[in-house]
Amino acid sequence: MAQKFQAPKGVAEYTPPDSNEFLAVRTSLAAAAQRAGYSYLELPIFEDTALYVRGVGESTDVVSKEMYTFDDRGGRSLTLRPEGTAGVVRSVVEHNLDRAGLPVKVWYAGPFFRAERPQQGRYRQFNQVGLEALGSDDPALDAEVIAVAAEGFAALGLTGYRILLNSLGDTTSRLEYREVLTGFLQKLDLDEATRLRAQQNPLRVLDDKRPAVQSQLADAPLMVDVLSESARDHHEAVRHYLRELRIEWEDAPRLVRGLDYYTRTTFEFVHDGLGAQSAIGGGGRFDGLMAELGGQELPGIGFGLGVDRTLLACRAEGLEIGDQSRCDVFLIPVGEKAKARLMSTGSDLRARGIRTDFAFDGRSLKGSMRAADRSGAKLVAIVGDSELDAGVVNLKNLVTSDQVSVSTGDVAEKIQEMLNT
RNA sequence: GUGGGUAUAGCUCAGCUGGUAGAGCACUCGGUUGUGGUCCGAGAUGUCGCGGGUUCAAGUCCCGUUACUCACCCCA
Repeated sequence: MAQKFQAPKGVAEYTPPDSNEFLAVRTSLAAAAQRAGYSYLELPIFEDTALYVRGVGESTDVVSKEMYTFDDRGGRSLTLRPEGTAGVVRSVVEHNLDRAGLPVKVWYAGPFFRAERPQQGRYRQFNQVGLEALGSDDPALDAEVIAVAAEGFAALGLTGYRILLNSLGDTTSRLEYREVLTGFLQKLDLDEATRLRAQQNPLRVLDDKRPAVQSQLADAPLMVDVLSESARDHHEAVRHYLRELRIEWEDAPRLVRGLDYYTRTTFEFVHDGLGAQSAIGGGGRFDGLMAELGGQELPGIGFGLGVDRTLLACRAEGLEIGDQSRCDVFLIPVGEKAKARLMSTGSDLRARGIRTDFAFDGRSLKGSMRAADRSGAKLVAIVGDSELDAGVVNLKNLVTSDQVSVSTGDVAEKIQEMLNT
């Protein structure tokens, strides 16, 4: 026996029938973006490594230890994309998309890669649907972005999630806060790794789940207390619009995000049915990123929604999503002549957009009927010698078990009619 | 990178203190010479993750290893 292969460690892989659910989730999340006037952006799956080092931030865990980086044959350092925003901004700047009307609103979907130890809801290749809006400071846009994510989840029937909202402040208030927080953290009893993190990226220490760390953070200074006036006004306005949209959220003054580019509004959608990796989506503003990547100084906001985790959340809520049938009509020939006839019927049906499958291999009628049943088809078309002689096709409704004979010329029309009722 | 758990049929799992493998589901065929989903009958499928050790004998005990999985760090 030749060697069998396994998929690489930690990749999210979906096979039938689960793949239907996956598609349904991705489609639903993407549809929400499209309904809000975002245009599709098809992006490369690898980029110049330096793009992420500059854009996401050298000190972030994502860049410092989770990237799939390799040299191509020309000696260029490339990295499988670990997130979507840097690539979107790179593309917008490169193609001058910001020279048209602002804001630029785009969405994307596809796989992302991080070299982490896999666990439930955390994969080395995972899938996101994301969107970004560049070139607007309007707090109503922040609220819209959050609303679009909520609509995507709602369309799936998902209800058991919470929206966490925070402001990380603008560039100046963030620097100020960083100093205050660093001063506070220095006085704590922390292990060496955390102490190092407190120096490099103090905000993220707030995120630590370990009780030994959390207990010491009870009195930590909060960003909201040192927001600049404009950042505070912006944050208030976002909350105002969310109320207008009747979107419920929780203020989460400790919410920080692992990517350096976030400023002002940040949010996360968390679901409690998932285990430890509870974020099904998140995002926020990134006011400095466009300029950092060589573009004009435009603010931006966006989100990334985890398709894999959203699917887990749907399952946790017992939602039935996706079409479990793989075809509408199943064609069963009895005999060689009938086979040729039915194949062309199948072609007609497919041309009408009707999903059609066929009983191959000359199996018994009983076996073919079982295959039809499993396919999820609503209708079966049966043709044998007697039907050929009579110039008819037998159509059986698998749901009601009713069977009718229709003349060969009217089959496609009739099937379309029956499926529409 | 650190810690815990698991590994037996396609899937979910059973296998007591060691005696060379089983159930349910699924699959194929038949009961119905041309009609599915229910029912009944029959059949196929395993180097018991891999390597070594102890033993007359290992799915079972010991060691190693790999994979999977859950959790931490972090994030979608």
